[in-house]
Amino acid sequence: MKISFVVCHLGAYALAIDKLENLFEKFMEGSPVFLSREILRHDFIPDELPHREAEIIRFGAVLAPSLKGTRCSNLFIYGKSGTGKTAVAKYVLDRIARKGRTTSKKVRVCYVNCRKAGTEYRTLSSMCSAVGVKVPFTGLATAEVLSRFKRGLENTGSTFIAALDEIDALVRGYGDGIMYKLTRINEELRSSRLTIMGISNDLYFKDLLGARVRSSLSEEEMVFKPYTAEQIRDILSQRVQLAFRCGSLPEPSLNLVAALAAAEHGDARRALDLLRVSGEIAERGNASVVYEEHIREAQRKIEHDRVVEVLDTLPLHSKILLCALYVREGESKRGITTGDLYETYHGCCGKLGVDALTQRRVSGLLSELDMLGVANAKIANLGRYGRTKRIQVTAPRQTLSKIFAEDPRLTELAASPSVRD
DNA sequence: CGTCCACAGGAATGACGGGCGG
DNA sequence: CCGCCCGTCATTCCTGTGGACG
Repeated sequence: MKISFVVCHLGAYALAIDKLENLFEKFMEGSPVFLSREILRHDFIPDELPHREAEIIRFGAVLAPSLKGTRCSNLFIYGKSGTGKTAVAKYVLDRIARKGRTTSKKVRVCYVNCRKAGTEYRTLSSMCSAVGVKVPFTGLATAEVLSRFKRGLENTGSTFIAALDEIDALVRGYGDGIMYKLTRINEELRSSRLTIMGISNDLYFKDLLGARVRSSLSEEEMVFKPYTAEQIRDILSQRVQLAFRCGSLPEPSLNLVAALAAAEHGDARRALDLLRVSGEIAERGNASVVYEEHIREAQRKIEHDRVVEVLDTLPLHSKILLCALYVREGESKRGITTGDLYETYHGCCGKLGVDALTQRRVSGLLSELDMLGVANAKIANLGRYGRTKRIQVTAPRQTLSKIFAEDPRLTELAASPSVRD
């Protein structure tokens, strides 16, 4: 009995392993489309960054004094997303840190994405870990973390360059308090130096800063312009040569990707994503060449995945709100108003047996959805009939209905055509 | 031309869970 | 273990506002 049981199981395993074996074999043979997928990831930094040579040189010139142990100017970089700010910053930081290792003057660098870090506290704590100071992930006063950072930095005795990416997100939420403290930190350091490199997507970010912070933070300034379709094409073609098999991405397909990306404000990151996903879709369809249909399909998939990812992390009430919006949307071409939406949302909460949040809070959640690009809310003045927002869904309806269908709590709500009052 | 709608969105405040130093 | 401080989420109260209506 026992033996046959085992044999039987082994048989099942053997089968599974065979299938896996096939999969691995296929994988080892290599993809019919890609040479290396890694190269298309947007966090991959190539040896050359086309159309950013001038910026790299300028960057280097500003930061070079750090190699001699002198403080260099703080640096500020603006530019929309996908204009190569992050890539250039990381590239130069990496190069300067490597150069620093060959000299007596150590240069330490650190890169923090403030939006991902989320709070002042976590931003500072990643700066701490870059100077070898461990801090608990919560519990301390922010000022305490700052002073530990200061102490840690002083102990290293080196020049420190901190790149704070998406710094606008931080200042918007917490004010320029720590920025002020960070810019003043050099006055208290004896053996070390701190240089701050701020990176922002928002061109009007400076307005958020107080005058003192503004002037010391942007001793040097740089603006990254969006890439043109031509430039995106160059960037893509450089990566295509490294990442794709010869001939698997023909000229017209490359041009289409570049054109689609250029239409999206010259965002190179999106272009690379599109390229990679197109290749994957072609590959899955057992094609060895990427054609237009694959690219169009990829565009849909990217949008779908983005929405799924965003919604996944959303709290329950945001989902209910979106669900309510989904149900009511289309009633009027120009979108429904806040009051109507709240009413529906309230009804939905009732059906679910959940306490509804206040209108104020819902308004906040709505702006969140707007910022995430799932919904769109525009202020509309109806004169006599008050001031409100016109709200529409921007995510593909198909994607939303699929997501709602997966969540048992929301299925019923989304299915019923009218959930008024 | 002033009113007044129906909200927007800022500020203050509180409840809660979690880590710290003592 | 306690008191303290933190970040997060939510509520309450509030002031601000563009323009159709009377």
